[in-house]
Formats: sequence, C-alpha cells, structure tokens
Amino acid sequence: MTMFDALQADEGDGPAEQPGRRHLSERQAEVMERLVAAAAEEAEERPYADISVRTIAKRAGLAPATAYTYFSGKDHLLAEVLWRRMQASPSLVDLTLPLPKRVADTVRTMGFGAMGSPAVAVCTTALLGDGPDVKRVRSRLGAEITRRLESALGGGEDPAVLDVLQVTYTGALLSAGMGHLAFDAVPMLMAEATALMTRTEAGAS
Amino acid sequence: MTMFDALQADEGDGPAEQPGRRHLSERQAEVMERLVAAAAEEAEERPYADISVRTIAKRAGLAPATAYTYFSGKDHLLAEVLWRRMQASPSLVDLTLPLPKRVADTVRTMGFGAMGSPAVAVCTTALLGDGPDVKRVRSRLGAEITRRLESALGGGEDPAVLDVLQVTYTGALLSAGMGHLAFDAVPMLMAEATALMTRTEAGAS
DNA sequence: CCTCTAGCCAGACAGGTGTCTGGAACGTAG
DNA sequence: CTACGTTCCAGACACCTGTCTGGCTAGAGG
Repeated sequence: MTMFDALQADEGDGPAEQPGRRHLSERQAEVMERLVAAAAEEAEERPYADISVRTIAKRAGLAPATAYTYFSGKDHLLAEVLWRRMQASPSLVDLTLPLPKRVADTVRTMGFGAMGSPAVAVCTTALLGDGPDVKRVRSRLGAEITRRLESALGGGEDPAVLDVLQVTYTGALLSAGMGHLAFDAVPMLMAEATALMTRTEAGAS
Repeated sequence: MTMFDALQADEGDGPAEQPGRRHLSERQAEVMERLVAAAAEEAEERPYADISVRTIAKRAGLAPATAYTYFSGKDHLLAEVLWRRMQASPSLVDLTLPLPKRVADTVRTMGFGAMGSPAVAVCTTALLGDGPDVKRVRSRLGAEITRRLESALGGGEDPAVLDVLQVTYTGALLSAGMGHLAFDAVPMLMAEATALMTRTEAGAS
C-alpha cells in the first residue's frame, strides 16, 4: 500500500489532522501536489491506456519510485485528480431556484467543468479500477456526492428520491465515461429525473 | 484482437450468421463454451485480482495460447459470462402487473439471479475494463437492457423515463458491483424509481 | 497407405508494472 | 567539520501478461 492515505487538500489554516496518520511535511505535500497536477495534464492529452505511473512521474520531474511511495498505482493517482477537483469546487445551493434546476446546478458545478471531457473520462475509468486505495477514493467521492445532492434537495423530499438520484448520477458518470452519454447532458438528465420524481410531491421550498 | 467476435449463443436452428464474420466449427463453439464456463466458475470462487487468463484456461483444460485466440484477455472473457447469462434469461413481461413491479421483475430476471453475488461483482468489474472487445460486449449488454426496459414500460410513458431508468440501472449495477449496494436491493430500487417517476402520469396500460 | 490442411499445445519471448536496495543530498547536533 | 537521521532517487529486480514459433494430432481426400 502507500505510505499514508492521500490527505485532503487543506488550503487554509485548519489543523486537518487525520488521527490515524502522521502529518506530512511541507515538501511532501508539495510533491504530492505536483504528482496530481502532472496526472491531470496527462489525462488531458493522452488516452487511458497510454498513461502510466512512469509517464506521470517523468512529467512531474520525479522518480517513479517516489510516486509509488505516495500512490499505489496509476488508478489511484488519476482517481485522486477527480477527488481534488471535487473538493476544489464550490458546493453552494441557491434555494430560490426550483428543485430540478438546483440539482442540475449542483451536478454541473461538481468539479468537472474545469476539465476537458476526455480527461474526465480517463479519470472516471481509473476510478473504476479495483485496489483498496482506489476503493477508498471512490467511497469518499460517493459520500461527497450524497452530501451535495442531499443539500440540493433540501431534505423536504422522500428519502427514496435521494437514493435513486445518487445511483442515477453514478450511472450517468459511468455512461459518460464510457462514451455512451455526453458529459454536457448529465446535468440535464439529472434535472429531468428530479422533475419526474418530484412532480406532484408536496413541493418543498 | 481475437480471431473473431464472440458469437452469440444460438441454440436452436436459426442460421444466425453475422455477415462480417466467418462461422465457427462445432468443435470451436464447444471450446468457447468451456472457456466461458470455466471463467464463470473462477468468478464464483476467486476475487477478481486472483483471476487470470491462465487460471481460466487451466480450469478449462486448455492452453493459455488457445484462450487468447478466442478472447483478448480476462476482462473480455468475464464480460462474456455476463452476456451469455443475459441471453439465457427469459425476457417475458406480464402486462397485467403494475408498472413498477414489471420493471422490478424485468430487472430481477435479467440473468444474474443464477449466479452468486460475488461472481456478478467480479464480472461487473471486468465489464468496466477498457479495451475494444470489452467495449463491444458492453454495448451489446446496454442495448439489450434498453430493449428489455422498453418492453417492460410498454411504450406508454414519457421517453425520458426510459432514459433515466437505463442510466439508473447502470448505476445500480455499478454500485452493487462495488459493494455499495446489495444485489438483492437493485430490483427494489428500480421499482421505487419507476413508481416515483410515473406516479401521476396518465397511467399506461 | 500418404498427403494436406486446420486447430491446439508447450515453451520461449518482449514489454510493462510494482518493489527493493544501496547510496546521495539535506538538515541538525555535538 | 564530523556524525547522524531522514528523505528521496536511480537502477536492478521479480512478476505477470499477451504474443509468437515450431511441432503435434486429427480428419479429409486421394
């Protein structure tokens, strides 16, 4: 496995210490940052199959062995890109908008707008890999998606709606990553799903 | 690539000749069958990472080189298992049932009931792999799922409902394959989604 | 009987991935 | 300046995957 779990990007001044893990030095955090950035660049301009830990490390100006001390493999690295983008994106909800639009906005701003579609597809592919580290990233992402959808819905809806939306969004990301669906169409699809499910509900808000 | 595309299981007497591809001898079809069966057995009792083309070939009593002439790799082989199960399963719809139940039944009978959950998870993982052959299997599976959901809905609904259900089912399979959702819970979830989306529709049927 | 073709097999092979080890570079203390 | 601990690196290494080659067996046809 890796030396430690990938820590969350804690810009700011919070302690942000995970109890299970030793802290990272300034230099170490910077090295990780460079690796993730290099991975994102690779994802932008190469297909998934042509990316390897070695090409990412070379781009970052680091030795492959060093990359392996931080990440367990290329999937872990590329998945981490998605996670960072997610964290860097705002999670604000405009409660004056109608529900479907709120969901669409939440989905649209969920970090991936800044990346090109091929890059998202590449990282999504990586996210599907097996391996315990990738699995952890996936769980974190899933939890965050739930959290954001939850706050977009506002809590006034049937909890089943949230469950379905969560699964639907997972499927939409997958379909988009596979090329069966355009990434641009995802927010629209989610809005449609929301509209269909909440049509005659006791309208929230 | 492989010698030919994996042919569809054409028990019966139809010609079933795909114009692009040469026909297979009796013996060849039987070899493929053994390979797929061995892959299914492997999937039942080993985790994904411990399966390889060589272990499958050994179980089938064949040489690895032979397996590679039929399939491009372990992902292709395991994905084919799912496709065969899908084809072997009935696709009948009882039009007297209410819509959500129809969808749930369709989903439940979609081939995977006969396999253990771990095996489905393993094959689902394989289905997510990249590679042109796996991609083809995925497309065929997707098309079949669409077809079955379509006939379960009966055509009287908003076409958007079908789109959403398709994506939701994709996501549900993925979530289940990842272990975030029980396979048993998938039909229920699909029924819920259907019920929510068609609640106040001008009821079909 | 021999010949010819088609399919399968065993082993060798190249390419790539993740790991390990010895040593270099840096900071700190005495 | 030397001694020491930590962190990172470069190359070597073992492992696995997919491909290729030459030979073997079975069946068809003469």
